Amino acid sequence: METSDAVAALAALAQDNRLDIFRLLVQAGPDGLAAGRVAEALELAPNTLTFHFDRLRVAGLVTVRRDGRSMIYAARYETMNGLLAFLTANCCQGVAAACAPAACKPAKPTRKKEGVS
Amino acid sequence: METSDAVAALAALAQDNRLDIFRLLVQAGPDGLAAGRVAEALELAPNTLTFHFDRLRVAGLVTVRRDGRSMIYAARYETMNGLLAFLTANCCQGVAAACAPAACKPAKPTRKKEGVS
DNA sequence: TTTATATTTCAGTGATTGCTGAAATAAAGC
DNA sequence: GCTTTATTTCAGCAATCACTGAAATATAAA
Repeated sequence: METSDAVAALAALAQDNRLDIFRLLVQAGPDGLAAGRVAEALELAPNTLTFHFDRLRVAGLVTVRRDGRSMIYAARYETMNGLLAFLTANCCQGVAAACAPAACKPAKPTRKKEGVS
Repeated sequence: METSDAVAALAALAQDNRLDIFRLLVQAGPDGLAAGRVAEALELAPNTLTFHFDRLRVAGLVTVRRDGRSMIYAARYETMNGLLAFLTANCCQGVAAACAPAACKPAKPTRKKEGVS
């Protein structure tokens, strides 16, 4: 991942509502969530939400697809993994071996282990 | 790490120059680097640098100490670890086991393995 | 004390951010 | 076609951002 991409992803996540949105989409899994569902879950105005979705999308953190009259947004785990790898590499220069690479995968609905605090 | 702290750290790193500054401090190790050294390395005006250092410091990503007439800034690995842990947890909800926690340690000058890409 | 060095503080500026309300667009149902 | 639902686009606004240049502060050297 390029530095500019990392900065874009960081900027996209560096806002309360957007971080909440992304977190919600991660929880929702690969199927994603309709914009309206996110709006009511986080109590955000639909146009405000569009604004934030757009930032996340441009940063490569979410994808969109239309389903009827709903727009379904889903988290792009790949980009999040790239960001984590970038930060890990840039934070552990010289002792890379000490930093286990963090992997980001969609939530498996069948797995019901401990909630991640 | 609280969500608000994570947002603060993300915002602090979500800027080209600040990310470069932090990266330089990480490379410099626990002893840190004088503000002037950072200024000449990144070709930034000293007052601009103070502005950015302040943001990093408020976000808990760097520490400062005075040495003579120099201000020595050093990376706070602990906060970076907290951020990585937060992001990993928030990106891997439900499959936490799949995400090895990333650790961030100061560079050991004696260790000279492969450069982290 | 005077001078030089290192950094910060202050005032000002154009650009960007996050939000609101109104209007526009898109798809579905009648 | 009209109406409803779902989302986006647009205009505008206060707040914040990243930067510059000038002045102030703090330490060290002469």
